[in-house]
Amino acid sequence: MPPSTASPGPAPRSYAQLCGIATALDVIGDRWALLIVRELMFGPLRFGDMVEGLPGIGTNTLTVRLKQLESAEVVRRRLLPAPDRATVYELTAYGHELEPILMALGRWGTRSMGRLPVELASRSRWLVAGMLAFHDAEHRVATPTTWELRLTDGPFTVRAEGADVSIAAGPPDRADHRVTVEDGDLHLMLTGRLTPADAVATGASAVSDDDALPGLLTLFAFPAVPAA
Amino acid sequence: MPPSTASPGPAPRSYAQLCGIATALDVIGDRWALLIVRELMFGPLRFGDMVEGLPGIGTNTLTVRLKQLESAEVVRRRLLPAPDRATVYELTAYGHELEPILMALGRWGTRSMGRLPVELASRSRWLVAGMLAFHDAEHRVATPTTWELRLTDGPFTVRAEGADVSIAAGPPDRADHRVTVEDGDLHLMLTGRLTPADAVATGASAVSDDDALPGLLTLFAFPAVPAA
DNA sequence: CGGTATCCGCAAAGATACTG
DNA sequence: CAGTATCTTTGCGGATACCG
Repeated sequence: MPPSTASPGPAPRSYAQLCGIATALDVIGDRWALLIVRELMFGPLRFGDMVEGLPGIGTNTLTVRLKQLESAEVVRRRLLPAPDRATVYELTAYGHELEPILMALGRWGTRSMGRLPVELASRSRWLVAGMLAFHDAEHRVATPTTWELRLTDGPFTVRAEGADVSIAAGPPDRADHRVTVEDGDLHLMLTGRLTPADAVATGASAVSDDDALPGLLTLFAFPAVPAA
Repeated sequence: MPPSTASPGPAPRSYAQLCGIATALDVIGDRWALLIVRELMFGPLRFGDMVEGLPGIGTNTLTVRLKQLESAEVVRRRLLPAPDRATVYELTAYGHELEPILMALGRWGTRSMGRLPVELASRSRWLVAGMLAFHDAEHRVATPTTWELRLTDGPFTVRAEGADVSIAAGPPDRADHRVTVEDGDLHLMLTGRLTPADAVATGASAVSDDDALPGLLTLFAFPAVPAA
């Protein structure tokens, strides 16, 4: 038995390599860590919301991960101001810098989705992350446009300006268009397996105007889904 | 993306989420998996070389990971042809698509390297990965140029053409310049803490000609290292 | 040498009950 | 609601033994 290093507790497991990739994995390589970042991508969340968005995580594990990410300055814990007085978690600037990496990982992983087990959890936030990942950089809107997108788990704000698209959780202050649709039907439309016209005709989607849904869909270029 | 192997035994742990990011993490989220991809980035390796490049991994863990990555079509196992008859592991096309993600992760993680423990392992391949990650996209070479870069663990081939830089393990067939230097001294030069002139003057680096080292260094733009 | 298999010990993660 | 405490289970690292 080696001379017991009388330090406070065991050192957290590290690859201990002089390498940026290994260091990154020391920070966000543990199970659930990157999914926590994904959850926070569209805005601050409370502990309970995160449990909701990370099916299968134990509350103890979430507590530990949040502490680690906080001490690595990826996540910040903040107390909401006046009436709510709730505590929320949000990404720091450093944490936000993971977003393009997450989007690229999501595009890469999409091609392995055929292997997934049959029973899959689904959340509106994940679909929205996919939309950002497959946003069509070639497509430009003539004038800045805002959509209120009401999905299964709640409203999102989609804003297009030039070739840029941003999405945030919650409704916009003012929207040019509004679209209401279940996650699954939106996914069908994004992947070309359901036309906007059919979605509206069958009542799968409710829209504020006829341009709302086609205009929204043209912002994104999802890969074709191979026939099952 | 092969036909899902409906094998017996307990299903491997999966996030089971309808989300590209979670799916990606199902594939490359386990401990050591992305570092295996990093190791293979510069060419095929044998089992023993990988153990060498992944200090701390257990051989059993490496065996399991390689099998998982192989069945996910990230890594391919191949038998070397004629005289060697050794088996090597290499990235598939799908695996190679992780490289830009790895590079971005490496840049991101570099800023957390201050937190690392004192005793750090170091390998030439990791330094070379950092060079690729911080390759200066603004810099263009007038004519295609090849360097033989002899580092601590062996020779690498650096090739610049236009604004592109590629690096592979092993010596080039024909080199315009040759640089011999220990990893640590090259890192000092890349981060602006040692001048090429000093390195050559002190014998820390041996070069084929006076343009070799300056020309090589201008290809890369490492972030400044804050004074310790 | 290039793996694979097995056993052991520890640390991380899952499940769940409980508390401020 | 926001965690903490406790218990169980799984995964990983280390050593070693074995096989082509």
